[in-house]
Amino acid sequence: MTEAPAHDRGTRSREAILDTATDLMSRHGYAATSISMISAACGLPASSIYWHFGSKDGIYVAVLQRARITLETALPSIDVPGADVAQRLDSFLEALTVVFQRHPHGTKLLLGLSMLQQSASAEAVAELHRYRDTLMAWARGALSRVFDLGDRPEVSEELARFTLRTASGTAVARWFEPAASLDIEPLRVALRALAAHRSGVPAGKTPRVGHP
Amino acid sequence: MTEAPAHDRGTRSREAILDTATDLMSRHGYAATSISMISAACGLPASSIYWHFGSKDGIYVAVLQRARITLETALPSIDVPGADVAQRLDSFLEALTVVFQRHPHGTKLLLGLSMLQQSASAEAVAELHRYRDTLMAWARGALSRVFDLGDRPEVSEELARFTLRTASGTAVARWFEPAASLDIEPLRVALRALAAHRSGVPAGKTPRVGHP
DNA sequence: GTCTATAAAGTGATAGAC
DNA sequence: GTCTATCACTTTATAGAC
Repeated sequence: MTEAPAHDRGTRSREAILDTATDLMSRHGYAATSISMISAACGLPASSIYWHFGSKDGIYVAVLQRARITLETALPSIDVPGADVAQRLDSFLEALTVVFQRHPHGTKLLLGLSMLQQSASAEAVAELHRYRDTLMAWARGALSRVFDLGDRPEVSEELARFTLRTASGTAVARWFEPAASLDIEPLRVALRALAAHRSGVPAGKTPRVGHP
Repeated sequence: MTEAPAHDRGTRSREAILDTATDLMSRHGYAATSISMISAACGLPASSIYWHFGSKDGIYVAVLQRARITLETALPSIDVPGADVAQRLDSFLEALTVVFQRHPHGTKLLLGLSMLQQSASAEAVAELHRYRDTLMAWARGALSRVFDLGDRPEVSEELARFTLRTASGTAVARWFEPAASLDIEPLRVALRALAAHRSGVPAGKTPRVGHP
């Protein structure tokens, strides 16, 4: 008898399928990734893939789910270290850079979601939202600590939304310049200015300039 | 004889095909949009589509090309009106909002580019870049006027890049909240802060805080 | 330029032996 | 759990009449 532990071989196959599916789908998108492509790339026959995941949609859901769980466990603490705002902001931005660089699957998968409009199953859409909610919650919590916004949840929300949109925009930019990095510096300046702006201005009030 | 002018009927068909292809591809993405879908939606048989565009890729290129030309002619003047910075910035942001709302095809098409990695033809990639370059050039020029940056092209470049990434990020956010708007206010604050930051700091120098 | 008809290959998915 | 073999369907693309 082999020394192989209780782990079934099936579990390993499952992971292997998920690995290649994650890779292919994040590179080509959901629609452009076929079962036969996955089968050829991971060595297992198509029927095994169906045995594990039931359908192409099932693979997509499983891929998203695993990506989200991986992200969750890898996400740095919300309690960003640092004595003053500048230091904590730096910690946050560094953490964000790490997340952005080490979990490109997530951002790319979120973009390979051309399927959302019609072909997406309810499960896939739900999983997609869960992934994004995870990121939002982390950014919101961390930014609340950075700028000490415990009493101003709307401001944390706004800063987090802004941060995530910048990150998404950078992910898009990568299609054109694959080397595009997160551009920490403008984001730092922007976040500080936004936080200061919202601190000096009563919540809800928005000073407009010019136009009626 | 009919009053119909020299315009061939073929030209109209061509436009009709492009219309529906633009709609379908921006909603479902390139890969998920089939010739038969386009054929069914626009009424013309598949062979007519091939007669006009030669291949599926050819349709995509033509769609992108037309979208870019439409954008170019619709793009407001780079010479943003306004006496002071605040007014000109407001003009720019309003123009940006209009572009963003009235040309969603473009932003969505840029995102339906899952095809870039492998299946994309050189022509399609080139056209995609041209579309983006058009937007960047406009934003760069306009922001240069807004903040009077004639002598600091790197700053205009940075501001434009930041603006476009924010806009792209918002386009992504629309998958989750279809009602998501461009969030002019944070962008305004961020751009002013960035411009001020770059004016006060010598070009190239970047003050870092904290970490070594 | 537009149509019908069809070729050739690929797709998602399943049956059943092992 | 994994394999071979296959079904029913859709895909891109073309041929040729009109």
